[in-house]
Amino acid sequence: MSQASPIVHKTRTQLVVEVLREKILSGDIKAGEPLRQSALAQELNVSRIPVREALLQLEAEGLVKFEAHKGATATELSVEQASELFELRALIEPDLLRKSIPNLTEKQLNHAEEVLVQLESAFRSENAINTWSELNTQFHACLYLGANRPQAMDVIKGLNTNSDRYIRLQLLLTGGIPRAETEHRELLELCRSGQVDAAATLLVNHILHAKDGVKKLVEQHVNNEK
Amino acid sequence: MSQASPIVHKTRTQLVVEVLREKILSGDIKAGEPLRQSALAQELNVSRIPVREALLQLEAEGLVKFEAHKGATATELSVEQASELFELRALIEPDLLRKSIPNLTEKQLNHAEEVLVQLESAFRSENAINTWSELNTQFHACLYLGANRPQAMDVIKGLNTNSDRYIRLQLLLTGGIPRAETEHRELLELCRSGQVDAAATLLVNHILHAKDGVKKLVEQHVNNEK
DNA sequence: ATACGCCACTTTGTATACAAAAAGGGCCCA
DNA sequence: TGGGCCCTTTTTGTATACAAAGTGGCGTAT
Repeated sequence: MSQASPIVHKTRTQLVVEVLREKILSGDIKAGEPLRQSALAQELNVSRIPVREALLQLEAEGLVKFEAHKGATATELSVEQASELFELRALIEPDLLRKSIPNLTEKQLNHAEEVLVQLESAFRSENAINTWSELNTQFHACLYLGANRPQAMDVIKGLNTNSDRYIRLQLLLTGGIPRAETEHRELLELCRSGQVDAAATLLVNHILHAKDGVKKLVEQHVNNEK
Repeated sequence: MSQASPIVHKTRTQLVVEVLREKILSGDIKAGEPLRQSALAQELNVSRIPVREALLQLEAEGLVKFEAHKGATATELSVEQASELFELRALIEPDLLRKSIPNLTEKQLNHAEEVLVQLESAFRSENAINTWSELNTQFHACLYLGANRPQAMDVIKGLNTNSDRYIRLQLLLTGGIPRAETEHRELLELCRSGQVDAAATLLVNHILHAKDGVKKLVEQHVNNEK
């Protein structure tokens, strides 16, 4: 009765969603780039139906803009969007963390630490941008498990997916995110020792600090485009 | 060049989305009820393709659960979900309001008032549950326009859509929401006079108060079901 | 009697085919 | 030369047809 790897039959739609999401997040598909249904269908060896359904899902995630009769494009990046995303996260995540800390189990904390270790090693290895971003989101999510707030987690997940594009940009262009590593470790310790206020404060700063970094970067990046 | 009613060609998918959303929100389609693609297609005189695409969009909105190879169902209501929805709103909306008030134009305030008037008259007329709920959301949204926070507005919109199911339930069962009317009017005046803190505080209470009402109701409603 | 497996039926997933809307280009006319 | 209209081409939207997964019931064997 192992439920480990239940040989799930993924639908073609799900596969397309994953491929396209990764391509958009990684920048392989650039912002504003039109996504032709037939071209994608041919490229991925499926019909247009799964492609369309995938594009709809990605639109819901905010990665794609789908206009009737006009076609789909990867959504554009902007300083405004980045700022707003991080500020929203700075509002919601600390609240989640506060609610979570008192209920975090030893097991959950250990799991968070495992993720953190992977995160730290990914930081060092080259070309691990994609996994770093993924692990980063996962680490944050781990810490909120005690809050038992599925809806809020969904919202955060969505915000994180969108933040990812900016974070990867930063990783790509600067090679790292200055204080993230030490802050993560520190955050985990504060959670472990149950220091709610300190942890929440650190988290706010952690997120706002990330925002500042991204903001500067996107400003000049957008300038370069023109 | 009037852009008033630009003879929009709605796609069948969009039509199906609207019909199904309304049916779920109004309770016409009950929580947990399976949504057979062929049945819906036949009922609405379309093929299964637009139905599928509509179901996917509704899943993104949180109104439908779509399981591969199993089918779609209207998501279940629960006290936990209701509480979480309103608490999240109580966190995000006041923040939006604070940022909005200083930038609200006279025009925007007047528009909010118009909506409020409609809301008040809908309150009195019978069978206006559906429009009440819609106008309620619209009124709240109006007040946040000054914040210029499209992402946050999207999040709120989603949370509101889900709250709607509970609010309509309350309207249906109790005939009204006790203090909502007076609180709305009061809120508008505070916004007009630029009393940021007072407005934000009132809004928090307004939302948490709504939460309490819904919570009690859903508790007994869920009990009755069994 | 119960548990297991086979088979028919239902429902979903996806390919293909066709219809309709938008985009591009050439022609006419001012 | 420049603007506007019609026609062609491309691309999207939707119906239909087919493939595959899931579901339930019956029969058989233990």
